[in-house]
Formats: sequence, structure tokens, C-alpha cells
Amino acid sequence: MADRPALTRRQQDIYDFLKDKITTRGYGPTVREIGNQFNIRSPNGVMCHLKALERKGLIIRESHMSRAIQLTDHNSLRSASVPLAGQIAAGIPVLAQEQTEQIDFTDLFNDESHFCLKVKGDSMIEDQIADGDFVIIKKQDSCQDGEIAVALVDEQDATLKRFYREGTRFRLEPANSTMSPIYSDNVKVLGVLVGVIRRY
Amino acid sequence: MADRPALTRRQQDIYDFLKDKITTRGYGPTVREIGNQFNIRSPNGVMCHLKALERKGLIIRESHMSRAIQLTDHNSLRSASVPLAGQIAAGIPVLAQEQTEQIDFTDLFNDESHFCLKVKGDSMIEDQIADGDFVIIKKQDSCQDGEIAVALVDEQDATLKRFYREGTRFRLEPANSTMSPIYSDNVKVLGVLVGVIRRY
DNA sequence: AATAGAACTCAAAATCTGTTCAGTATACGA
DNA sequence: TCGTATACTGAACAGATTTTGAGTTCTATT
Repeated sequence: MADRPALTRRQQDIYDFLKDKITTRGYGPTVREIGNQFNIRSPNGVMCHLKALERKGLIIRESHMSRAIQLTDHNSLRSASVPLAGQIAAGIPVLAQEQTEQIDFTDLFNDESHFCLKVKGDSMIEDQIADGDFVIIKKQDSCQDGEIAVALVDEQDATLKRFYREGTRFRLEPANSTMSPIYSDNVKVLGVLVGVIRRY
Repeated sequence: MADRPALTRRQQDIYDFLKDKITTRGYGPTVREIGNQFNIRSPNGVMCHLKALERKGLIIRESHMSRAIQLTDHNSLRSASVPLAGQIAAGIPVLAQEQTEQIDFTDLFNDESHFCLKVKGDSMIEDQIADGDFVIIKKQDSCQDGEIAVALVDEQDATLKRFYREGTRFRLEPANSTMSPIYSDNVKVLGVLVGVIRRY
């Protein structure tokens, strides 16, 4: 985005404080709260900094309104979204010049219904799930045949596999032709795969 | 989490309004702003709702402080993080009973320096990047040999490949044994791969 | 019919808050 | 040395804001 003028050490500290309060608490500090934090006894001492931050484009304030401080880059830290620049391919690649679209991944990050597991091993490699990947699992106690699920086998071992019902027993099929399926009568589904995240 | 008492229609509307303001603007509304939004002429009419929401555990307020409304589930929507429940493997799987750790993916979602591309085709399939995956690219105009990068070839075609310098020319190598590398003198790096996200 | 809770109106008090005005001190480049 | 920017103190004002108390209306329940 726009490159902003350099901040002084003090201004940076205050900006960080604002950001922290807004993101972790949900509302910003008052002028006096900031002063209290940094041992500035006069509200005007703080006003001076806020004006500097606004002048330099880091925050936007609504005048005469308490705590009405917006961070100009608030949206970038708010949700799990990134600009979608287009598609990219092997033979005929496309890269949109200006990315207008934003793609949102917040659905993968719902604390209530999802959890995350780090993958160990290559048992799902043919489904492009590699060692070290993080899988996002939606909690549910059943799933359909063929879905990739986290299942607890014999009340003991949890594993990520494709899930199939075969009469009374279950088949847990790895996506790796060098491995064999697990068969068991005692399989409990913990959740189904809804996402994969890999970091480089 | 804890299941909360049911809200009335009105309370739900007001809660949604609070949530919207806090997440999109960075600071919540005042009692009067809420009243204005819902045509409640008296601040006390709003107070009544806020007290109900606090009693039901959806918000926490600091008394006598303006806009000092916290959403109790603020953290769950704030950042791109999910509980990390442990590791999961083929042979010897581990699933932590209680997930204490939270794993954070916000680093992948920095609007300023990252962008996202949807992958088309199977040219990187052997690196477990499949058709339809989203790749997170960190903007930079150079990269090291062997890194996976988005590169513009002949000022025309952008492509995701492993990047190698070979004297004056460049080699862009697909991770697919059925495909051949691209060779060109005119290659411009747009960014390097830092993450992959797949949704099911 | 009586009771209770939700959802308000109106008015007023007690705080909070942002803002401004008048100065002070320090560092830094011209 | 002068001017400028940063970083404050202290005091005071005007307007915002939360909170409370006293009632009213409506709806659903008993």
C-alpha cells in the first residue's frame, strides 16, 4: 500500500499500544488511558501523538468522539483474507493486474467447531497432504463414505484417512499405494477434513 | 464453549450490530449510537439490552467507560488461529485430549506483502500443490535457487515453478515428471511461495 | 385476572472525554 | 544562534456518555 512517513520511537510505541488494545480487547484506549500507560500526565501530551499518527496516515479519528480511533490497516489484520490476484497455471497462466477480489478463509478458523492437527507421515500423500501440513478438522461424529476423516481406532489411535463403511466394520484407507487400509469394527469419527494449510 | 441462554430477537439484532461495528470499524458504538440505530430514544432502553447481553454472558462491559464493550468470543474471530490438538500419523497417531496450544496463521494473511493465487493445473503436483489450491505468495522481486516462485516469463505469462538461475538464463522447473522445464532469459520474479491453503 | 419480563420514554445526575490555551524543555539542522 | 519539531505539564471548558430512578406499554404465562 502507501508507504508511510517514518515514526518516532515514541509514536511507534503508542501506535503498538493502540493496535494491541484494539485487536485484543476490541476497543481502543481513551486519551487518558494512553497517558496513564506511558506516564504522560496531561491529555494534551497524548493528543500531540495522536495528531502525529493521524497526520502520518496510520490512524483515523472521529473528532469529539471517545475512543474513536481506527487503524487504517485494520482490515488487513481483522480477518483471514488476502487479495486474490487471479489464477495461475502451467501452460496458459493468468495474472490479473489489479486484484479487486478478496478471498476469505475465516470459515476455516472457527474456534468453536474446528480444530487443527499437524500431519505426521506420508499416508495421505496421494491426496496432496504431506508430512508437516496442518489439517483443519471440523468436529462431527459421523461422516459419509469416501470422506477424509479423523477417526479413533479401537479407542486408542487417531488417524487421518478416507472413511468407508463395510457392513459392520469400517475401512480406513490411506492415500498411499505403498500402505494398506486399516480394518476395524471399533471406529469413532472425530471430525472431517475441511482444509489444509501448509507453510514454507 | 459454554452454551449461552437464548437471546430475544431484539437482543440478537443489537449483538450483531455491536459485533459488526467492533470488527469492521475497530471500536464499538456508544449507548446513544445503538439507540439511534434501532430508534430507541432513551439511553436507558439500550442499557436494558446491554445488561441483558452481559447477564447472558455475550459481552463484558467496564462500567462508566464509553464504548467499553468486549465481545466474549472476540478472540475466536479476531485472528486466523485454531486450537492445535496434536499430531496425527499413519502408524503411531497421537491426539492430545485437551488442546492447549493455539496455532496462528496470521502471518499468511498480511494484505500489504502477500497475495493469493488459485492454482490451475497439475504442474506442481509432486510438491503436493494441486489444481484448485490457493497459494499464498509473498511479494518480492528475487528469490533463491530452488525456491518455488511466481515468475513472469517474457513479460507475458506468470507461472508457479521452482526457480533456478543457469548462467544468464533461468530454468523454471515444474514438480511434475510428465512436464518439461521452461527456459528463458526474460524471467521476472513476482513473489515466492509461503503457504498453501486447500478447502474441501 | 394477575404476574413477570421485555422493551421503552423522560428527566436528571455524575462522570468521562476530547479539545484548547499557555508554557517548558530538549534535540537538531541551518 | 535561530527556528523547528518532538514531547511534554497544568488547568479549564464544553460536550459526550454512562447510569439511575420512576413510569408506561405490550406480550406471554400462570
